Order: sequence, then C-alpha cells, then structure tokens
Amino acid sequence: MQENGSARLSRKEREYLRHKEEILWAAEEVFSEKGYVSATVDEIANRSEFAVGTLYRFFENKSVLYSETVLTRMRMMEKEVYAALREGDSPSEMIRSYFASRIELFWEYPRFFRLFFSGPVGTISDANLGFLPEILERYERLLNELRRLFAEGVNRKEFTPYSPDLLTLAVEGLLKTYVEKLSRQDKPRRNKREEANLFQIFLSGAAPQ
Amino acid sequence: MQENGSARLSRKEREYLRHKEEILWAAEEVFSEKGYVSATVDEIANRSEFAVGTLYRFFENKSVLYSETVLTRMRMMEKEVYAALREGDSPSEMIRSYFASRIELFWEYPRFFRLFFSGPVGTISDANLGFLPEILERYERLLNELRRLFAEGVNRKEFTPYSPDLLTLAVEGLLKTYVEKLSRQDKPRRNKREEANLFQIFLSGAAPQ
Amino acid sequence: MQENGSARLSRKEREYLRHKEEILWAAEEVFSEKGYVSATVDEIANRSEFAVGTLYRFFENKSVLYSETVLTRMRMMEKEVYAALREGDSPSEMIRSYFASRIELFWEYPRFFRLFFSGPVGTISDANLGFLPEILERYERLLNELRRLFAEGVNRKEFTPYSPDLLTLAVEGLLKTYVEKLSRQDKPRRNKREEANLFQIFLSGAAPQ
Amino acid sequence: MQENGSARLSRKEREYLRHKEEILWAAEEVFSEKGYVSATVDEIANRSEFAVGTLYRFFENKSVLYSETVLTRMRMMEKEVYAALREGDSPSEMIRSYFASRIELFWEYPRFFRLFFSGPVGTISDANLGFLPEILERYERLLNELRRLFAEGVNRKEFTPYSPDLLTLAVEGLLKTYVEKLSRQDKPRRNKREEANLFQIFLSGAAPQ
DNA sequence: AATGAATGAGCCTTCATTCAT
DNA sequence: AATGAATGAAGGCTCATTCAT
Repeated sequence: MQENGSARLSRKEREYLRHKEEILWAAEEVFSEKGYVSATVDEIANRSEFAVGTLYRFFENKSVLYSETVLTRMRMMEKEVYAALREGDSPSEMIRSYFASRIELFWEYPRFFRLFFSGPVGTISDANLGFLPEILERYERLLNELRRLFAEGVNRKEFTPYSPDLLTLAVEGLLKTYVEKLSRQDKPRRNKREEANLFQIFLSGAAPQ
Repeated sequence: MQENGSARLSRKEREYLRHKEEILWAAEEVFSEKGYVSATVDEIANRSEFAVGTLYRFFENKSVLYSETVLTRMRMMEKEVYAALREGDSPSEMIRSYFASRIELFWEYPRFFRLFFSGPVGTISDANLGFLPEILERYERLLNELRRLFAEGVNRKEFTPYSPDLLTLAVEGLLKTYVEKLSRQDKPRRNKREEANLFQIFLSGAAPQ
Repeated sequence: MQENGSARLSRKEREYLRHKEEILWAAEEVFSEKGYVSATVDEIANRSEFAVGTLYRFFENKSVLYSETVLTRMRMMEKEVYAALREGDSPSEMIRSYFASRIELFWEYPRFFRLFFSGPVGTISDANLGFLPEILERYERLLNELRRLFAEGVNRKEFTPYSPDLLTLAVEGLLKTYVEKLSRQDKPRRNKREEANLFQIFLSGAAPQ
Repeated sequence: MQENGSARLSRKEREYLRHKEEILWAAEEVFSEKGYVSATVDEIANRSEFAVGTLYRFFENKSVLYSETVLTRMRMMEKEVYAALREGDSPSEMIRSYFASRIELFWEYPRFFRLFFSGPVGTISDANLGFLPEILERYERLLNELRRLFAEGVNRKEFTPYSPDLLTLAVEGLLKTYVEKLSRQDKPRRNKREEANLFQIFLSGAAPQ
C-alpha cells in the first residue's frame, strides 16, 4: 500500500521488500543515533536481525544503504509536502499549508529528522559527497517550487517584493531550525500555538504592526 | 590572564602558547576542509609543521583538539558578539546590532563557519557527544542573553509578545541558515542589501504591511 | 561402469550424471577464466543454471568441484595419451606419438589448459594441497610410463643414455612450456611446422649436427 | 652494498631500509608458502615481527607488497643473469653461461622460486593482473635478449636455424621445468652432472649422434 | 530433489594514540 | 620538549557454505 503497487507481487517479492524495509528501519535507527560515520554496518545488521552479508544483498555498500535510507523517507515525505503545496488558492495559502505540513512531517517521522540532522546531509564533508547528489537534487527541486511560489506571490502582492531566494531561505531557516530544535529534544512535545506563532513571525515579523 | 594577556609570561610559556595557536590554526584549516571525521591527526600535524606526538602534548586527543579549535574561535567571536549586543539603547537596537555582527563575523572567519557546519557540532552523534558540552553551554549562554533581551523588548513593546524562546529561535534560524548558505558557496560574495532584507523579514515579516 | 558406461543406469541415475556433467562444464569454464581463487561458486552455479545449493549436492565443496573438474578432463585425456603411447613399434616412435598427442590434446581442450595453468595445480599453495593428490598421482603415473619408455629406449640405443628422469623432464618441459605459451595467447593459431621443430629440438638439439 | 649506495645514508634511512627488507623477507616466506591469495597480511606482519599497520608504511597494499617482493629479487637476479649473458665470446657460449647462471640462481634463492611458482605470476588470474606488468616486462626483456642472441647464433651457424622464438622457448622450458621440479622438492640436492646433461640435451638432443 | 536467501568467519586497510630516542 | 615509527583495534566487505521451504 506504500511504495509499491504491492497488489501483484509474488510471495518472494513481498518478502524481499519486507526484509529490505526492515533493514532500512534498522539503518534509520542506527544512523540517526550515531551519525553516518560512527554507525557501523555490523550494528545495523544486529539491529535488523540479519547477518552482515545479508545487508549486502539489498544494498551495494554502506553509503548506498545510507542514501536509500534517506531517500526512502524523502520520497514518502515529498508526497505529503507537494500535496500540501497544492492545497490553497493562493501562493500565501500554499506556503501556509506547506509550512504546516513540514512541521506535521516531523511528528510523523521524528527519527528521520534526527538522522537528517546528524548525517552527512547537512554536512560539507567532501569525502562522502558521492552519495549526496540525488538527495540534494530532490531538496533543490522542492526549493525551486518554493521560489516559484514566492515569485508568484510577490507578483500578486501577497508577499513583500524580496527576492524569492531570500523568502525561501527565510521559511526554510525558520522551519529547519524549529524542527532541529525539536529533534534535539529527548521527548519533544507538540505545541500548536508555537507553530502558529512561528508562521506568524514569518508573515508579519517580530516587531509590532 | 592566559588567553594571551601575554605580558607576564616567560619565554617558555609564550612559546608554548604560540605553538598551541599554530596547531589550532592548522586544525581549523583541516577540520573545515574535511569535516571532523575525515580530518586526520596526521594531516593536522603536517599542516602545523609539528610531529603528531607533539600535538598530543598540547591536546589530549583528537576530539579535544577539535573542541579547542571551535572554542578558541568562539571565544574570539563572543567578544565581538557581546560587544555588539551592548551597542544600542534599546533591545531592538541591540538585536539589530547583534544581527549585523553575526553576519560580520562570517566574513571575518569564513573558515570557522565551514568548520562549524561540517563538524560534529550541529550533529547529534552520540559518539562525539563528549566534547560538545562546553561548546553548547557557551552557545546556550548567548541564547540566554538573547532571550533576556527579547523578554525586555517585549515588555517595552518593541517586539510582539511571542515567547522569548521563539523569538530567539527565529533570529537564530534566519542567521544560521543565511550563514550556512554562504559557507556552502565556493566563493561567497557579500550582499549588504540582502543582509538588510533578511533582518527586515525578521522584523516585519514576508507579507506586506 | 560409471564414467558413463550409461547402458544400465536408471533414468534417475542418468539424469544425475547429466547434471553433474553440466556443472563440471560450467566449472571448467569459470575456473579457466578466473583461476581457482577468483572463481566463485555463485558464478559457476549461474553458468550451470543450477542453484548454489544444488552444486553442493554433487560436490562436497569448492575444492572438490575443482579437482573433479580437472580429473574428469584428465581421465578423458589420459585415454588418448595412453593410446598414443602405444602407437609405434619402438620407444622413440612411441615418444614421438606421445609428443604429438599431447599437443593435439591442447587443440582439443584448450580451455582445460587455461584452467590447468591458472589453477592451484601447478601451484605450491599449502592451503589447497588437500585436493591435489589424485591429480598428482595420475600425472605421476604418466611420467612413470614415460620413464619406463625412455629406459627401454636407452637400452635400445634409441636415446642417449641420460637418466630416464631427465629425459622425461625434458620432454615434459618442452611440451608444458609450449602448451602454456599457447594457452596464454588470446587466439592461438596452430603451427604444425613449429610443433615438428620443437620435437626435432628434443631429438637432435639446438646445435647443428 | 646491495641495492643502495648505502654509504651515505642516515641512521634513519638505513633503519628504514633494514625494516623494509625484513618485511620483504617475511613476505617472500609467506607468499612462497601460501601463494598470493592465501597469504594474509596479518601473517606477514607476525612473521616480520611488525604490526600490520607498520607494513602499510612501507607498502601501499598487499599487491604492491607482493610485486615488490618479486621485483626486489628479480632485480638482484637480473644482475647476475645479464652478467652471465655477456660472459663468453660467442652466442652459444653466452647461452651456456646463461643456462648455468639460471640454475645457480635457484641455489642462491631457492625460496624465491617457490614464491614464483606459487604466485599469480605464472597464473592467468585476471583479477590480480594489476600488479604484474612490471614483472612481466622485466621477464620479456630477458626473453628478448635471448631471442637476439639466438638470432645471431643462427647467423653464425652455432645454432640450427629454428626461429629464435622457438629456441628461446626451448631453453626456458627446460630451465623452468628443471627449476620447478627442484623447488617442489623438500630438500633438493644439487647434481651438477644432471645440470650438464640437461644443457647437453638442449644442444644435442635426446637421440644419439 | 532443487532452490537461493541467509549466514558469519575472515581479510584488507585506516588512523588515533603511544613511546623509545 | 619534540619526533615520527610503530601499534593494533575496529570497520567495510566478500564469499563458501548451510538449511528452511
């Protein structure tokens, strides 16, 4: 029902996908706890209750496992985000909806965000750059969507005529920092008022009027 | 009296400090280029023109070297930041000044920010947690200063009555994201108009009026 | 009665032998291409269109598979060689015939020789020593035949009275080196004149008269 | 006095070379006993009484260690072989001298020949081909020298007009096989008469007259 | 009887840290 | 005090072999 049009898959194929998913789960767990470099394939294997060798039947190597872990979640989240981005009749409505969905996403996949903020994504490490491209591209694609939306919103006078780039950076900055704060907390609690206020700050700023 | 109120130090002591500083320079260079994990003690030794063993006379181990590298810069930067935080007659003036100084700092120490954003600071890695405390405390202290300032600003009606926490998160979110963007660029160019606009967004938001 | 005097075998048994043979074929192919160590059981399984597990129903383990591969061919080749060794009325005639048949054999089974020269046969590796005995014995048996022939040839003055051992070593050295050269070539071409000359060198040496 | 004009080397440099040599010794030992693939870097480390890590200060990786092991000996042996190749007034004299020196070499470096016959040299294994080129080139260079010599010898009527290639193959075949036989023996004994006879067979063949 | 997914020992290699000089 | 050679634990990955289906 998720990823795959699972309807017509053979038992073997379904089992394969289930195992793959189990490994991805374990990987998400370990990567998010240790960060990419400190996470060991052995621990992911233990955690997933498979042998090391088995992991390599599903993923070429550690870095592919990592990027698949990230990408799998990103794909799941993208659906929601892009859907949200279409909800609303005007750019500002859409941005509001996007904003809400981004926060929603954190509460759906809190572990992913720990992973995200602890991994080489969000890091400049040249060494591991090899497996980031698709991840970065996907994020870039989203940013472009936002830029386009802001550009249109500016046209429609829904936003102050700052550069779409800067407006995008601002929403993302607020969102990312908020989510990062939450994901650093041990047992974060949801606070809808806070969320609303944050968006309010984005729209109307911190100074009165 | 340390730090380098060098006045009263013996030649030996002065030399010791000079060497330590040289190592820290090299460390900053390497850490910022490679990230914490990919940076090797050997390369830092080469770059500093000392032997590996010598580094260990100055710093217990790699992670201490890393945190000292960060802390040294933080201490230098704190001076400027706290000074800026005192420039102005009102909380809002002080925040404006803080905001400007934080960006200024990037242009003074661009390498540090690459280091900062590529390292385990900004990372949740359990493994390295050991050396974060002082760094985090120092940052926390700064945040507290901001919170106090916002609290007062709210009292004085200079800021909308959001929680000081949220206001602090907002400035920091905008600042951090802006600086991170710059530090990811190969040859960032300063754009004062953009800086002003960013602060404007913080104050008055993205929507007109 | 085994080997495949298949006459009296049940369908099951015949099928068993056919499958075994198919695996041996694939094994010869892969071993000759990759050498013993680099060849993987998985690839042999794929090539033979059986599952890995099935291979293990026919052969205890990789090294047995290898030695069976070699032995099977050796048994096939021995027939021809021993036949050749009996063709002729005198030891020297028999040696000539043997020499020719050994070269003939290369053109019949070029792959085997690649296998032979790339494998652990022809290698001193302690680790693999386990499966060499029969192979070596069989070869030793052939050498003994040659020694006997040379001894007789010397008696009959058909050969110079060198030790049969040395004469055997000489023929084998020339043959082996010639065949090895060919089997290292990508697309070896047969050159009958060369073959004749090589035997001539064996008989009459490299110096005139 | 060997390899290096050791005269002017610093203590450090001398020690470096000594250690390198000790590792090469151990490597030769282990490689010759186990063959390239079965030999482990760990065992070479133990045998050389260094830690694994230390080996990597001297040699990039296992395959470089292997080829250096072979090449070091080859360089030592080449000197003698090429010297021998120049001793004598005629091609045939030179070949005789070469032949003798090649056998001499076995008694000087018996372990090397075990190594040589057990390694991937003399093997078709595609996988490890990477480090063979220089080794093969060096051998090829020697073969070319022999071919040239035979060509000239044929001109001078010292050899029967077979192709230089075939004549080269013949000497090498006899030599290689003889040396291989010896190196397979546990405690080979030198037999000068046998050596002389072998060369005699090369010159005058196995048949009387 | 056949399958092939799962296993895990074993290997090469890196790099923070130590210590004799 | 400085050096840098030596150390060895730890990690990623492969592949022969097993065993539930």
